[in-house]
Amino acid sequence: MAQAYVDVQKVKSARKALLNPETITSLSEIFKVLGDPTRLKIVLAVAHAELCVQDLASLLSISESAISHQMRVLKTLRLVKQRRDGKMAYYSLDDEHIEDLIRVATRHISEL
Amino acid sequence: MAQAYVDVQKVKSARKALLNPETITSLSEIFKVLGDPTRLKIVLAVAHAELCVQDLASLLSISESAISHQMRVLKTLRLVKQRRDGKMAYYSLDDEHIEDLIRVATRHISEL
DNA sequence: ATGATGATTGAACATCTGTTCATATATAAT
DNA sequence: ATTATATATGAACAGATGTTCAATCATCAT
Repeated sequence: MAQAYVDVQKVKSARKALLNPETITSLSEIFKVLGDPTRLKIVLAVAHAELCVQDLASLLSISESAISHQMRVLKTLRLVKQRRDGKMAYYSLDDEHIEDLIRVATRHISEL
Repeated sequence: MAQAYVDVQKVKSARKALLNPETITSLSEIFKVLGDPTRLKIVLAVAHAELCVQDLASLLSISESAISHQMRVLKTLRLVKQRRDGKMAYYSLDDEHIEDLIRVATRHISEL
């Protein structure tokens, strides 16, 4: 059972150190979106070149539908932007910070 | 259907820009682990102070069992380290990069 | 207008995830 | 030895997630 505190002071100060709920939510959303290998690959790909749905599907070997579903997620989170050209939809990165984020994370895993 | 390429060259060069599979896996694992609000809060808390399971449970208002399960995940990914002191298990951050990662991400969301 | 093509959407599905509950392990105190 | 306490583990469950398939929408070419 034990719904008690071992060290009340530490918990109190840790609680203050915790970011506010909205920030926590936004942060975990960003991390979560990059936490799926498919989406991470998409982000890396469109960071390198503006690509259409078909080519992303070919590149990642999944259906165009799956790509489209994921692009909606990425667009909602404002990680990518869309350019329309006739029938085609071209996607590219809409965020410089994301590359920093990936860079920092890459440095992290290379030091294990 | 259309299992074809629109722009073969672009796909080819995008494929090269893609990191190798192991890196992709490791990266998405790191992001995924921070992509859950509970784990993110745990990481923020133990980055601030060394805490035991009970106090983490109190802080986040979930069961000690749930904390314990998550600590195992975080320990496996080497994000936190454990110190034993009698019956107690004290956890603290085992990675400086993680704080950088959260910092960069925080900057990102503050600019929306 | 008709057909073809690229993209999107919705439903369905299997799989994964995070939590709780019950139980087990480990240490400490009596 | 027994009891109490802190943590860990395993099973079970509900809810979320990522994909495919089928259908739809939008644009282009004939």
